[in-house]
Amino acid sequence: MTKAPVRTAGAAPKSRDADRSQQALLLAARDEFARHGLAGARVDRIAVRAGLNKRLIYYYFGSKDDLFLAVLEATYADIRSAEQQLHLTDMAPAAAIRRLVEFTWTYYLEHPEFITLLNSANLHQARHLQDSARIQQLNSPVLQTLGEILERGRSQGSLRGGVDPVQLYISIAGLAYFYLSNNHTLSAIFGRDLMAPKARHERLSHMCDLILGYVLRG
Amino acid sequence: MTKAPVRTAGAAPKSRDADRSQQALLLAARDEFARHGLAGARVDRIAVRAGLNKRLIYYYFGSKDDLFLAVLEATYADIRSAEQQLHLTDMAPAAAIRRLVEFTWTYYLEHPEFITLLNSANLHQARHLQDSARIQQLNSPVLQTLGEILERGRSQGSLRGGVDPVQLYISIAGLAYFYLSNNHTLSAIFGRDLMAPKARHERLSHMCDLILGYVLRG
DNA sequence: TGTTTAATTCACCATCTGGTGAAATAATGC
DNA sequence: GCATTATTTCACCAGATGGTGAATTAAACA
Repeated sequence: MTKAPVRTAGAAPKSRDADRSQQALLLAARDEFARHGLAGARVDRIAVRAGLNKRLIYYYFGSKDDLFLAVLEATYADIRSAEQQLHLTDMAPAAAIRRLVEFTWTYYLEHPEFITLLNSANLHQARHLQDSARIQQLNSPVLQTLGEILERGRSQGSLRGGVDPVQLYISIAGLAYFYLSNNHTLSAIFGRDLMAPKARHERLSHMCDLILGYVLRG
Repeated sequence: MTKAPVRTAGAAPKSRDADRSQQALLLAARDEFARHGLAGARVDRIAVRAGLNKRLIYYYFGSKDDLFLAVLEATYADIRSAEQQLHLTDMAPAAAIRRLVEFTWTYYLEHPEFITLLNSANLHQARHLQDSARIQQLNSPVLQTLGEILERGRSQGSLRGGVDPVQLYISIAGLAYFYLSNNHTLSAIFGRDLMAPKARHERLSHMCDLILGYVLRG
């Protein structure tokens, strides 16, 4: 009717922005990989969901595998960034550890894609990560913090000594991760909805009891 | 030279046995699914590895998905069977729980396929299990045993009260499972080989400390 | 405004993939 | 030994899949 564009009816001029496109692809890819795993993910679906041409995936990332690595790196960067806002150093040792347990639980709960992406990476023996220089740098800073907390607690007598920060970190992560990652099979086998609000609260409570009961000096 | 068979040189008469064929397919499928996940698994590879014709998969199991379910069922049956040989009821409460931790760790360690298969099942939200009547029956008998142990320990004063057997079971499993399932990413990030013999012993030791420190009456 | 460059679209493909109909062959029962 | 049935082989396919060369268009630059 009016001064319509020359191209096909309704099609906007479509501005160009490399960063925006890459980000859109990364986001769509994260979702697709999280939902279907690496092998189950479809490159075409990622492009469609990002609203972009499939060719751009290869233009920006190189291959499906490289895209997966980019997603992994971004995912790790996200959780590291969240961890750093915890300021555990400012807190009393026991409180800091409780806080870490709560954070871990909440983060996994709010980021289910984190879990499935890690599972995919591990299914492929993390071969994507070994090449990545970016990941090596992300060597969880929270780990050093945890070490300091344990040492501080030990020296002031509130926490037991001889606790390996790596083991403790893995335990805290594992207690939350396994429950959420295997929620479906566990719920099916126990005939009990583990994601019901009440069940979730009980889980967090149990995790705190377990971890604190261990680190606190008898 | 001598009385060779009529068919192509070197080919044996090839006896027929439905059970043997099914078992061979199941075994090859377990390996393939464990290695590559559900989507990454290749039906053709399964047939080749079983030394059988691909058509038999569809003849005996119906579809790739149905084969996956059959593998899952067999896998669960295996671990349940192993659990039942533990005889935890005969032991003192604390010893029984330690034994359960050790068993869980050792079983996952010796059956890495169990972990990746469960991960695949959960990626697909365990939709395979929901239909399966066979799985529902396998509702871990060890869970009831664990409940009895906890109650016995509580009444005789050696264990603390108020422990939910389901939470505890999930925690024990999670502590072992996560370490082994995510071994690759964890090792890469911590720059530390978590599968080295020493590291494995330390893990089991840590798990026992954690769980027993919790259940034992302070 | 014209030109160069970066971002995007388009058409296309070789290969793979789960799945199948029908024929062939071994075992089983008579 | 013959017929029936269960097991296995064979040839084949439609649709999907990751990936690519070349043309096109918008932005940046001169």
